[in-house]
Amino acid sequence: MKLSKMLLKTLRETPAEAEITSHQLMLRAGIMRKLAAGVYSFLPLGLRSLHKVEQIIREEMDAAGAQELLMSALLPAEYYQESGRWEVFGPEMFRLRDRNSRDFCLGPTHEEIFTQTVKGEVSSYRQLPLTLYQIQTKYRDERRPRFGVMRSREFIMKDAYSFDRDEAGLDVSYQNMYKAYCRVFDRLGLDYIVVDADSGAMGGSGSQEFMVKSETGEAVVAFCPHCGYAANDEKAECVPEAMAQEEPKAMEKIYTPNAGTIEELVEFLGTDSKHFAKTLIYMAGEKPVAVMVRGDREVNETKLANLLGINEQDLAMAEANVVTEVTGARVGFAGPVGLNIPVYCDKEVALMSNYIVGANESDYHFINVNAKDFTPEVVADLRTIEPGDACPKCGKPVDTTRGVEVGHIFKLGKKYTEALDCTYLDENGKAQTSIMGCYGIGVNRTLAAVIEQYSDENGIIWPVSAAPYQVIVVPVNMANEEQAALAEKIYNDLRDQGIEVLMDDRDERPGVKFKDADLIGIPVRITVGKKASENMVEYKLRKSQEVHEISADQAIADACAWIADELAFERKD
RNA sequence: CGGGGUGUAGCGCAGCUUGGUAGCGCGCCUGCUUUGGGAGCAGGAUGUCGCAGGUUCGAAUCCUGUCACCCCGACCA
Repeated sequence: MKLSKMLLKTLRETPAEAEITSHQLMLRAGIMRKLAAGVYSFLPLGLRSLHKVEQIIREEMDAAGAQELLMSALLPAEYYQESGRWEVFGPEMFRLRDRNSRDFCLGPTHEEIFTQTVKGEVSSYRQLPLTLYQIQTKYRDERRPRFGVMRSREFIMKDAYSFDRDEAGLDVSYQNMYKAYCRVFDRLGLDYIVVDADSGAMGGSGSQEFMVKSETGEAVVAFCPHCGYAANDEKAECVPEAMAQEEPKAMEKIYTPNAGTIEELVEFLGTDSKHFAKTLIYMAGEKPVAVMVRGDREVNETKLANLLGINEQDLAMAEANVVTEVTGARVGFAGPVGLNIPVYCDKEVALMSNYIVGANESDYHFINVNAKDFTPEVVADLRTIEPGDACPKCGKPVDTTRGVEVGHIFKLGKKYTEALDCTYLDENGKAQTSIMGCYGIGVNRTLAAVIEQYSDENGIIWPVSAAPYQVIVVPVNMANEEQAALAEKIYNDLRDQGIEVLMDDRDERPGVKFKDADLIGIPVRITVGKKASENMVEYKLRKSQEVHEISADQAIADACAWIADELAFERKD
């Protein structure tokens, strides 16, 4: 491709709307443009990279024995009504009606539709196990689209669904997809970790997320450098910190004027926040509940929602007026003693002795509170893990990092197959419900994650596997006939060897060409300059500072060899 | 949805406080010069000042409403 003909406009300045590196560079490098909040068009350069990612996914899915198909994004409501998710998705689902007033949606994810399809096509145990996938556009009317394509309302997802006879079969299918996912992200050169995750609204028994490490990631993951344990912080199990057991003293009410926050109490009483148990009032749907964690800890709303058996959307901190109504005190003085709503108590609190809680009376707290002073509804793990906490597996301190969730795999079990009555006949001619797994990769998000991990102050540094073009040939001065001719020859020779090559044949100054080549991140640059008459060129890798002056033929040979080497990927299993 | 902020040329911004009919840099077009890290000179095009009302002789500027976008929190690939 000749740059003079390509629809590509690079931006010298960073658009004000872009906050994170990948978003800025995707706009600056002419990869995509915004149409509306969370809605983007991919331009020619960006589409090539997007196709590269899709192709890697496709190859690995096919290698894992999954079969590709393609479903509509426009879906009739009935299947989602049958599974109950027509309601569960709420405003996040794009809904529309056809001319006959039939309800449709733009598919946010396709469990129901795949289940329905398999129900229609599979009738015998002989056809199982079966894994199907598609690479298709999904629609979710996100509350807050963010960070460009990291969280958008329209996005491309590779979604796969496995159908097995039993749990043992599901385990095999699941592990198979797990390995395929590792290969996909390995081939893209991503630094990622696989973490245990909450299975959330999707339902099912177990799930894991593939997290690309990045400061801009929206998720926090805890990991143990010693034993390898890793989990989303929504899920990560917390081990209560060992605290000295004191002889229980008698509970006593003390006057703590205007000390309604932990900070104020620490200041007022001159003691450590670890000696407090804070009591927070939540609304579980319509019902108020109290949650206790140690003063320096955070409540984990995912764990709380799971314990209460409700959807996380239906859980919220109570409004001030509700708190006053429930506790009889201003916000900041809630406590478990004498409270007439259920108290959900974190495990760690149960191990504390002689601690401080709100007295359910404005400006008063109780000190020397102990387990005997109130009766919790449930004692459970309800807090969020923090760096330095003990690893639930090995007990050594864990660390936390931020990550971008690029993939998520679930063991769904019978949730959808049961709801939609998806069965097969076993050897005895008896109908059995099939067991399902589902597996997603956010394609555009993965592309953004690659940029997030591969860039410098000059622009993108594409790994060869995702690069829109592998080589860029830059004649320094197109008006110089020798340079133009040699550049053209190199361009043609590389193309003949099957290399994806871009030539910057624009009548621009060299500085502009170098800046653009760096910005769009082409892995190999071959510069044709003053020594064109001697058949000498400059060979430079985008990721390196080194420039080699070599013959044109050598440059072609080096480029071909290096690219082949970069793309080589060994299957280990 | 709650909290904060911004809408002025393709991009980045000034102008608004104190109303007088729109400007800067980059980009774009033409010509000449230039050609190894975002060139120089000369000339040129581009704006319903987000939208709708209102106040006023007069509104980008003041008032009201509305829409869009961005950031922070609750959701997910």
